[in-house]
Amino acid sequence: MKDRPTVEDVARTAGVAVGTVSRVINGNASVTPAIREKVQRAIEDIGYVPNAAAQSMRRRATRTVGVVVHDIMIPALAAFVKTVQRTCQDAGYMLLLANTGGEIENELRILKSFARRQADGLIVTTGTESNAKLEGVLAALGIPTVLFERDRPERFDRVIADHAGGIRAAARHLLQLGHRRIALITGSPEITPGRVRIEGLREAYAEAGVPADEAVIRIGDFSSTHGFEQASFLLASSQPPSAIIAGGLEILPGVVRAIKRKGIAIPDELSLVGTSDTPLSELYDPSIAVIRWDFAEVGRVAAELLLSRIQGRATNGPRRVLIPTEFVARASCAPPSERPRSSRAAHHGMASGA
Amino acid sequence: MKDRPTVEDVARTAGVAVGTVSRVINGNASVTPAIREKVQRAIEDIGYVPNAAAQSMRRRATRTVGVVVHDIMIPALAAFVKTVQRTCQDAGYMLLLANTGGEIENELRILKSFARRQADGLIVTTGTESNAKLEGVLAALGIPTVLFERDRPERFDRVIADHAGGIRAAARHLLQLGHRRIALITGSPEITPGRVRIEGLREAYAEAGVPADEAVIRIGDFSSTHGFEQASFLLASSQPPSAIIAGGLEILPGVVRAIKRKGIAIPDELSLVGTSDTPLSELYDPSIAVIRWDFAEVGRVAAELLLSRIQGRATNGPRRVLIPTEFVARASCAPPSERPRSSRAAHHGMASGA
DNA sequence: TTGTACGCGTTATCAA
DNA sequence: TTGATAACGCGTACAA
Repeated sequence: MKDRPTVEDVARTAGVAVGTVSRVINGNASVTPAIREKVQRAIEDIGYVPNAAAQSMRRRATRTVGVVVHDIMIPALAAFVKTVQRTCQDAGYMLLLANTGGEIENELRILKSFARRQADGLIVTTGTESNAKLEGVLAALGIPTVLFERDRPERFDRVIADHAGGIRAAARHLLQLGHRRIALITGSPEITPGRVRIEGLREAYAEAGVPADEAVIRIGDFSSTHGFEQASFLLASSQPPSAIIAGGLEILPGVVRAIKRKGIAIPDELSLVGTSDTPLSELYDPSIAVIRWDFAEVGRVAAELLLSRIQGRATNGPRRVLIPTEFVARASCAPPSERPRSSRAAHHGMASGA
Repeated sequence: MKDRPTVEDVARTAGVAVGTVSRVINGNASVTPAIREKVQRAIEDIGYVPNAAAQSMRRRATRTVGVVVHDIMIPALAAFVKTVQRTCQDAGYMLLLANTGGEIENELRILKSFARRQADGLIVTTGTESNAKLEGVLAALGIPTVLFERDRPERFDRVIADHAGGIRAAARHLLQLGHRRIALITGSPEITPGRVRIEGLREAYAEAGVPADEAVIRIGDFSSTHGFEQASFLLASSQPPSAIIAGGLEILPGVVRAIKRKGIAIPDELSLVGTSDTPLSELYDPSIAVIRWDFAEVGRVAAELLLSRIQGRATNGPRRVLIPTEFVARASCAPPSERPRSSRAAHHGMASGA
């Protein structure tokens, strides 16, 4: 950082006082057109650029928004961040970005670091919804915060996709096709998206008057690895499901990997539903049915909620926005085959059979 | 931003002078252990957090790095940003992130905004390598800058993946399989990755003593749309290539879409090579050969180059780091079929035939 | 080793 | 409308 010109330099060049320069820059107070022009020319001439740090100190606001996600590499989160950034930029705010990798300690460190940097607002997907310390830190920051895909702490604004509705629609479709053993691989029920997905599945079963098969609801985390392991387990079991719903953004790649390894045919031997529409789900052969929603919209809404708080446009209680989801039926879903594929399972050994 | 406690508050509570508090915080100067502890307790008690804006002003450094990419949704760029962020965080720096969407105007605006915010360093993928205005702005900022996937302006440090080498390896493989008409779909040759890919292909032809078929080198931009359009065009032509190399991060999805639509069999009727390993390339059936490199490494190197400049560890001339690429042969590549698939083309009409 | 005081660049208040 | 000046919160040179 070399010595940039300051308001004082501008003032000297323009032959006015620093206060006047400031007034020209911020354009609010009244300045004689002639003087204004003189100042503006001086600014151009010496290449003056306001120092944001000094402005922040005086204004007690940084025009900065901190965004915390677990993994920017997940397409849905990347899309989210992208729209948040765009919306914030349009409002004159910059984005501070950090990945937590899902580690709670890292998350705490990042939140504190955002506080130190005086971020005017925060958009956060916490790693858990039941950590007192995290909740305490979040509250103590005293910074307007919007939760993304999290429903607690309830004192904050939050925006969540309607995963329950999505799973309901997917399960309805599968039940109508004749499936009675629909596996759901998802993350922890202690986090909203995991919990409501399970609820959605149960509701669909109840609606159809079919008893839910809880044994094929496989919870863990939202990783591709979990998807792979659970799908492998399910497909090797003595009573494999006739359909699998990958209930998490990264679950599908893992499930597909397991399916390929076992050499199972979709949809003949197994129906498959993913979460979030990606090149994989669209272009896979057969194309894979998905539960999807408008990633960009989620980001826009989250940013708007936050900006309205920061700018004092919203002062009422916490708001909760549910983003609609849509089930897209595709070739990966078909009626279950008459005969279970036990003969094929024998090919790969029956180690995990009952 | 409510009234946070300041060094003065800490000093009063601890019964020392503000200077002492500052010394404790920064831990460099010598402070009596007893006093240090007293201050630290006071900090804990009143929940003091340093004000980064004030610190920046004094230190004349913000501990902030600005990152500019065209689209964070592209997996390779997301991975890049992720590692850059992690590396910077470990060094005590935060990330300011912005998407340009490839628009040069937007890019200029963002760069100026980073300058105003006094970013200590910049990592940038410019939208073009031949824009005088952009080049001027970049130079005028006077901020340490690392170029990512760009080779100009040469005055900056830069880190680039060895796309030429990747294409050479891929083309060699295809030539050995017997292909003589290898299409390359890529972006503008005015941007390094586009230019060197074309060069790499020509080199491979030269090596093999086979005349290059320039007609099937299709340049444009690096978008999925371009991939789709060019693949559609090539596959509908009277002399279609027997292999396609998707020379850009987002080209492959578009090419696959075109191939699926035409109902062309891979690798029987067409061999295919992608750029960057994604779930699509790995899990597609057949799995798709790719040119790949260590995304994380690229980010780490770029961040290290930048940090070494910022911290004054590097003062010599601009450095250029070439990240090795690797060609991963997969089922999508096979010897070309004996008979051209003209009969099949008839199915879809021969509108664009010669 | 510790305390004091100035200045970083800006905005806002108060007189003129 | 314009100018002078006092903060904003912190780091550091200098004095003690």
